[in-house]
Amino acid sequence: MRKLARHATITDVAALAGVSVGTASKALNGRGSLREETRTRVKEAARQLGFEVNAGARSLHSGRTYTVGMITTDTIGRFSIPVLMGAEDALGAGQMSVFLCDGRDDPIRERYHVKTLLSRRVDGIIVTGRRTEARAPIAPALPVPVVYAFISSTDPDDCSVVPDEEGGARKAVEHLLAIGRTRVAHVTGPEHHHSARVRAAATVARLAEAGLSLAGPPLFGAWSEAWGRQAVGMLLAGGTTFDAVFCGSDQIARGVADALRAVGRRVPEEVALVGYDNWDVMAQASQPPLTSVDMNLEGLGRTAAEMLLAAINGTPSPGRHARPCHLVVRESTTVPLLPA
Amino acid sequence: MRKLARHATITDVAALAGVSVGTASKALNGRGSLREETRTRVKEAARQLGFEVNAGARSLHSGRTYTVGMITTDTIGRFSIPVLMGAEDALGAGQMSVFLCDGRDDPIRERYHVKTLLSRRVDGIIVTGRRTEARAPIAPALPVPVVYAFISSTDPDDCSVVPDEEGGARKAVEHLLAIGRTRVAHVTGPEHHHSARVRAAATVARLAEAGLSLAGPPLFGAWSEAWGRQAVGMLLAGGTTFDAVFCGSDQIARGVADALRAVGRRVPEEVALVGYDNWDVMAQASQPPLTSVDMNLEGLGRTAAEMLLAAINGTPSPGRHARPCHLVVRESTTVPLLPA
DNA sequence: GCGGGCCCGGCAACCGTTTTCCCGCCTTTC
DNA sequence: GAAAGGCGGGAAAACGGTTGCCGGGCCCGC
Repeated sequence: MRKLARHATITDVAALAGVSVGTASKALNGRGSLREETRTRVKEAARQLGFEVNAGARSLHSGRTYTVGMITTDTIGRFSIPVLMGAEDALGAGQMSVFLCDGRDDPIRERYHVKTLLSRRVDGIIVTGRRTEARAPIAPALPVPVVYAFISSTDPDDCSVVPDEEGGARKAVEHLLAIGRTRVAHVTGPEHHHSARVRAAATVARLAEAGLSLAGPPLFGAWSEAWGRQAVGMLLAGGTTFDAVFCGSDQIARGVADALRAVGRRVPEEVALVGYDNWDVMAQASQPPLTSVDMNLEGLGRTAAEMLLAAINGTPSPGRHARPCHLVVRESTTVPLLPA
Repeated sequence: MRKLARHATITDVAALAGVSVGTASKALNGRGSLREETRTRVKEAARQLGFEVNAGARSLHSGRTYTVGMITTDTIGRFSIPVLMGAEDALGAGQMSVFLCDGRDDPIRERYHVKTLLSRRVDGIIVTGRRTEARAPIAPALPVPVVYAFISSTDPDDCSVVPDEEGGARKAVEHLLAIGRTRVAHVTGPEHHHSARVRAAATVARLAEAGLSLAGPPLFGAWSEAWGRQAVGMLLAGGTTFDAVFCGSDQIARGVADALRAVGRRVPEEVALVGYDNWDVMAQASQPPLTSVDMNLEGLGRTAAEMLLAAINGTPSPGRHARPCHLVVRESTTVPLLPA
């Protein structure tokens, strides 16, 4: 790829077209009153020189950069990516570009990124991360709007867009009840993890509303397949009878599926299985493929971006906005109509 | 989070400190000759007003934005993320910010992103993507340097940083040979996929150098666990004898592991298993955990970023730069010293 | 006492673009 | 034929910051 000498400026364009800079600007932006012939002449000159307007110089005048910052509090991971993509998509439609900043769970790094973004005069900031637990605001006061996506801020005046994890868990339980299961066990992540607690509590609550109780206490462990396998051993050893397991993640559910198969308990016939996250590579590769709760992270990112755009344009949406999860049903809870 | 009224300008700072703008600028940037007292007075004023220099205005003068664009040709995925993170890390150390652009496999979108980035006067562009296959340059000529990471450009004058996939496959085979295996089968992705072809060819070549040939023809299929499981069926049905399977991806390897276990073939005692990608959630959750080829994508991103920085500073590194892969050994090829 | 030099800081140009204001010329109308 | 109005386009200020140049005041030395 040859390298072009340098960026053409509007002065170059004006000179080539034989007009003043002001006129060139008007011609390119459809402003002022100019002869059509002049406009096309200027545009042709711009095309010829490969002119791209200097966005920085422009925003100096307009006060807007059409740029937003996106900070992931922890490292960029499985949860932040869909959020990121949704946001990038929604923002791109509004001609906005995204600065990506990786916080790496380091408050120093995070502050540095905030400073940098402000220096670059972003029009707004989106903060996202791996955990849904509320966190302290990234800064006490900022000259630009901030939206928290997936994670939420402890300041109730901040705008946070989060998945309705409780609702997701309820939908999972309702699905299990609908297919006739009554002895539901729950295997999930570490108890100190916000999501694990919320989902477990909602599971217990929804069962209680149906006059049922959980098959054994919720099993808190790790977000891993290994824990899922291990938990099955605990359930069996403990003598718990169960006809369904609702898991706090797809990885756990997959571990449960493998362990159940290993001991000859058939899924879904004997034990129905529901995961959480709807992480395609896990849910679909599992044997059988997993019914799972989808938090619609991409939609979350999109919504967050839209709210940020609205806030930038003067109509903020303060508060915590919970978005519904939905259930994706696969073979781990349904016998296929035409068994292979 | 309260919203600050507006950004302070250097004029505000100068006024508060009782000096001229020029002096304020010098004080903040350590330029010119000023009394120490004046410097601290200006800095204090800046701190008090929460002043952050307007990077756009500054670059108007310096000609540099300390900003680079990162374009993922396809959607942001498992391969582009580590590359992205490595690059972000290396660039962040150089005080540069990253514009993230998602190409979504759409040439129109891609051209739009290139235009936008040029308009924003990025100092350089990094292009990455999901496939290692060489692709056409993103633009015939650009005023800023471009580095391709993971993917490569068909133009030999472009700078591309790619994993040495052939070397990676060779290391895998050498490891299998070192642990005494001689009947190696190869199960990989679709034949039209560049990586699948390269890895398969290298596998065959390295075995040939040892006077061996592949156990059966390479099995081309999909990059999925299901295909791995299916391939085991084909191997067994075909009567191929094998004491090792080298797979084109960890997902395939995991499918192979599951299928082998299902038919009672022990891994690694009877069949050693090696994957590719070293995708932690797959490699570690597999039973047994997978020995796998790591392409060091984060390092790739870092290298690409460093080369881009060098190119921006005037010393480009044209050509295709292959970076070594390394093998991560786990239980799928080694019997643990202390069997559990 | 006066001149020279040095230290400190102000002035102004410039980066690239937008936008307002204004002017000149052409057309139209009486 | 002259005045008015409108159309087309130029000049310049402004956005926020950097930097080269210059000048004022003070100190020191002769």
